Amino acid sequence: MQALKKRVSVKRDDPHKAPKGSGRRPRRAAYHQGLSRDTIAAAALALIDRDGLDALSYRRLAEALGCEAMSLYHYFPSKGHLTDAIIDCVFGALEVPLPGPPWIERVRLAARNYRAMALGHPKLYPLMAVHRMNTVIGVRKLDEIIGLFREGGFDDATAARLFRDVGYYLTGAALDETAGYAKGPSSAEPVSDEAIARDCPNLAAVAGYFKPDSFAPTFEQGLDLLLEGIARLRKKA
Amino acid sequence: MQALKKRVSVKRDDPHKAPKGSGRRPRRAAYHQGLSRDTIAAAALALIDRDGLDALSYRRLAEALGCEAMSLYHYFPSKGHLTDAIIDCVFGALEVPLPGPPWIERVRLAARNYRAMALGHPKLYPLMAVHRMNTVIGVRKLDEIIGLFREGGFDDATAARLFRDVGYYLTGAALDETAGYAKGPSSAEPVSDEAIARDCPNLAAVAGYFKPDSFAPTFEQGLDLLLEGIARLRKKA
DNA sequence: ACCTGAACACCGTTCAAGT
DNA sequence: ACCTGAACACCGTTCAAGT
Repeated sequence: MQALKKRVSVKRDDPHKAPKGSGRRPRRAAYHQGLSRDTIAAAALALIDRDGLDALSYRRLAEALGCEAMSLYHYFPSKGHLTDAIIDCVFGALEVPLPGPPWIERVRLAARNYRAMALGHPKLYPLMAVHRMNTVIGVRKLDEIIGLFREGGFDDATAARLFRDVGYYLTGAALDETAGYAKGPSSAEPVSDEAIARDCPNLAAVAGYFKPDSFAPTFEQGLDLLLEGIARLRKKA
Repeated sequence: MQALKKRVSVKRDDPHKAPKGSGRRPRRAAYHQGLSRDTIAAAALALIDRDGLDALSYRRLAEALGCEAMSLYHYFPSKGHLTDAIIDCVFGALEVPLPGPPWIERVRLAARNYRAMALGHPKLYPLMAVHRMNTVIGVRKLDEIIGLFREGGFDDATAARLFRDVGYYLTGAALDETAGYAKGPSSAEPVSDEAIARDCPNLAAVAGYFKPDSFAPTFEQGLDLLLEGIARLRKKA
């Protein structure tokens, strides 16, 4: 994933080499204060949203925050800790519908909320998709979603499987819409449209249905298939 | 993704500093020959399969091949080109069932083949999942799969959507089985089992169904839901 | 407790030079 | 045509030191 972006060698000037005061000896930037886990994680998320996953480094994040890179280690002792916090921010805000509406509609709404969450942070999502939720906030959100499935009236084994099956669909859909075909070529040497027209008749025939305005109907069709199947399972149980 | 692995600082000795001949001036390693795109890509895949995605670097790959890192640039002018070739190796080998069996069973078989492909290279798959297929081999394989869906007798719009919907499910399932919950903690500070038992009653209740021996039934249940829905759509059309 | 600078072991990639 | 070494601009992270 990190491999596909070209390195640009802009020589960013060292802020300590010739500080704006330009006194005799290099004056230091003001001793920074007022960092916190929340502000750092929020700045990191904003950096990803704007410049993409590869732009997130301790050095660049520190620059955005006006502190030194090493200061961040006091709050996040490794990049893994920071990643966890960023994802907590986004995943923790996912709304799981409370009891009230018909059960199957609650699942449908939860699915749509998940999709909206991913589309709200398209550059972050590919990291979320391969990330395992194992923070306090993460497992509690998972617990909430599993609870929704258990309220469907299945035995636990079926509820557990349905939770995962719907999750599979949502993960794949969100990944496709954020990192997939519509995002432009990620290959180093993309195949030309002419070559596709010549060698890939099926792909050429349906290419029109792979554009962004087909995303929502594609998502809804698959969700319908799953939810209808689940509703039928429910009646049998 | 690359962030979560600890850097170990083993000091690997420079092979050119004190060559085994140990003559007066540093004798060079034999001028290497016989590299090719195929052997390099195969070695890269083997390296990933054994040591994981993070282990793939031009320097380490060159070490495995007995050449210098820079030699590889002659065959793959960037890591993106190499990544494309590795994924072509695996995705290009996916078998899409030919006409013969009932159509819905061909789709089922293709789905199982896809899962088997992912499980055959579990450490590579998370990269495949976020990778866009845009090589000649990649788009031809996609064309083949889209062809299968078009043979189902739907209008093109529906066939295109079903192709994607099934793909969503397969991507999510394969990702979960290769990078997901069962892989052990990826979080920097994983939540303890006691904390889960205390705070996450739903998760605790179904945790037994998230173990590896539940993967296959979970996969088959979701696949059944989708395929039954698709079969019903077909009758209506 | 919180922040900093220098240093280390890695990366991908460029370039000029060897065979 | 194919292979190499040195160099550059990045990384994440450690450490000893500052406030």
